[in-house]
Amino acid sequence: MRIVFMGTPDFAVPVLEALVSAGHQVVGVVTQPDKPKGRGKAVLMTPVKEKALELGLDVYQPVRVRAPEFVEVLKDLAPKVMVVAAFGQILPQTVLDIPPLGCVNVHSSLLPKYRGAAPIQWAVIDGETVTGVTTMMMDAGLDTGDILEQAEIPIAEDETGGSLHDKLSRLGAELIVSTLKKLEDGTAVRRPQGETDTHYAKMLTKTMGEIDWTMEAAAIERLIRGLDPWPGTYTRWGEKTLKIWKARVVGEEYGGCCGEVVRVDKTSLYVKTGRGTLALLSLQPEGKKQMDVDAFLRGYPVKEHTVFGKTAE
RNA sequence: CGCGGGGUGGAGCAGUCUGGAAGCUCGUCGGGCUCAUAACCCGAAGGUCGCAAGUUCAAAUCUUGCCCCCGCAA
Repeated sequence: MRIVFMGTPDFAVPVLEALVSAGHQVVGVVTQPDKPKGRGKAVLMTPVKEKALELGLDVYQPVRVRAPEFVEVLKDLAPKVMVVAAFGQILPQTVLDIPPLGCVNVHSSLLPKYRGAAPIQWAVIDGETVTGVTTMMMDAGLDTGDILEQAEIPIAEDETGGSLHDKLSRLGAELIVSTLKKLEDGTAVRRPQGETDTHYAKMLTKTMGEIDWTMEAAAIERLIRGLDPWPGTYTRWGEKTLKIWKARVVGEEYGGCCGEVVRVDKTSLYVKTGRGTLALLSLQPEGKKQMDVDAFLRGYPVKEHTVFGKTAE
């Protein structure tokens, strides 16, 4: 089929690849404009653009897809269907109406749960045991269209936002191929989402990674995994910021205040939380690489009763 | 030219300002002690101090250029 693909970050790359290797004719790839990113100020291509160029596909980077000039461009491409995966711009009705078979979105949750920008990470943070991907017919709402197909995947005990992202990305790539086949055959079945059991997964921000030590240990541990690798969790350590990459919930309760190091052994720093104790296992001081706590302790001999968080001097 | 931290035996750090014998906490190897041990004691190996050039009697340390890693910000 003639397809226009819209996507931007890493998540969308396997989906694009799957379309091509399934033999579809990808007549255009739409992605966000290049922006200065990274440490210097280098202008970087989006992951989708990089892959599209590698595959020899035509790339379009409109500042606004809704701009009349660009809508005309899309019409001229005459796609039978449009596939959208983590594109980053809202599609207006004028665009949704272009392809005769409509616009299909690949979304990384089991809709109607976790509509919105960061469904993968929130599923981990909330402690869900199962999540998945959904293909749906797009409408003017935010992730509200009719469901076409879904695929589930269990969330592992040690799942991180990153590991789940990769799994769902691959799963989504498989699912979209299946869904397109059904659309083409006319065997696709649309199922309304309904409005019960909906959650919105709000966008991740850097600040939500600051650990609130009054929360219970298990919730902090999930936050650490959910925000790994981005934006990461951190706490105040004196004047410095200390990123926390890996931790384990410990049953014992200790005296002291929340955020206080209540025990230190060779491989762990035990920190008191609102409920339970969190054993920190992997840390990263400012300007340094991530390291296991035993390595950290050799260079930074943190003593008991050190307090992490805002109350630190 | 966005701001900033850093590259020192296998790991994590100190030493750099105020040039002058390579240090600390571990790890590794050998030996000892012990019922035993991730504990303790004794001993050993292991480093072109990111790369290059310069200044100097002498550079990890000062100067210049380059490479690489990371935090913030986007």
